[in-house]
Amino acid sequence: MSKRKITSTNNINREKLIDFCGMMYAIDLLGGRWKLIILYKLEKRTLRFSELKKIIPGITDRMLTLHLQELERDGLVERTVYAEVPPRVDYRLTGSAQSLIPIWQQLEHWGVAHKKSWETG
Amino acid sequence: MSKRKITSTNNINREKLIDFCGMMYAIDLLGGRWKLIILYKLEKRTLRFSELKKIIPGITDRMLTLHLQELERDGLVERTVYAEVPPRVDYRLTGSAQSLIPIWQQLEHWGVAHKKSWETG
DNA sequence: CTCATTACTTACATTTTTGTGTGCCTCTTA
DNA sequence: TAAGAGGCACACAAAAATGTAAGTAATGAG
Repeated sequence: MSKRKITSTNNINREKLIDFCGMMYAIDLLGGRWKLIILYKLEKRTLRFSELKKIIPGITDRMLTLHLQELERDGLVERTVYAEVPPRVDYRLTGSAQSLIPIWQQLEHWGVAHKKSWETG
Repeated sequence: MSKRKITSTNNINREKLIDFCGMMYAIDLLGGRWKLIILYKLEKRTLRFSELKKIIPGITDRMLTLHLQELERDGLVERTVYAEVPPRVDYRLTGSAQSLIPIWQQLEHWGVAHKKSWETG
């Protein structure tokens, strides 16, 4: 995450696909290991960093930080910093991310159904 | 692709998320660099390997092979081999993949809209 | 004065994905 | 006799994502 060599074939391919294809753009924003879970946890309410950490089992500080930064950069979450000590920062979905909610719900539904039918043959 | 160390933390996290979360399962199936474009190209009709290669700019033999293999393994495409020389193989969407079509169309729609609104501020 | 708290950052290591180049097989056509 | 077509496989290289461990700042509690 976060270190991309802009001249690599890999990155050039990525950009071309993102460019001509809204799907790929969307998947690119949502495809990180923890991104959808973060968004999903924020679906109901604003949460602070430490709350997200608690309710997402297995995530580390670094991964949470990186993914939140990208989500913010990409316009999916909003970050609010309070001038307190110790620091307090909270995160909420943007309007754009909220309009994604029905889509990821369908994805969830499809995923569960596909997995079940696939596992049972 | 295709070589995973099953004892790595990375893979353990992946499996946990996939397991309890249909969204993550879905994203895991669709997240490869070329997967959604392949599926998208197959939306209208069956295509053979060489046709896919022609209409997906920039993809290499190896990437096309790998992604098609995974899509087949995951129940999203069906492969048919004809006993001819030179060989002929074609690919089509499974029923399960077809039920995904409306979802990726929404994703496409959201992606285009989000990109536009994000780029123009 | 020491320690805990919170939201990070930094350097580094490991794992995973993607890309490059070559080779193979069986027949057909030139 | 040679070249080509189609759909791969293989070994290797590079890039990207993820994980680990440690450290930082400001302040208030004890």
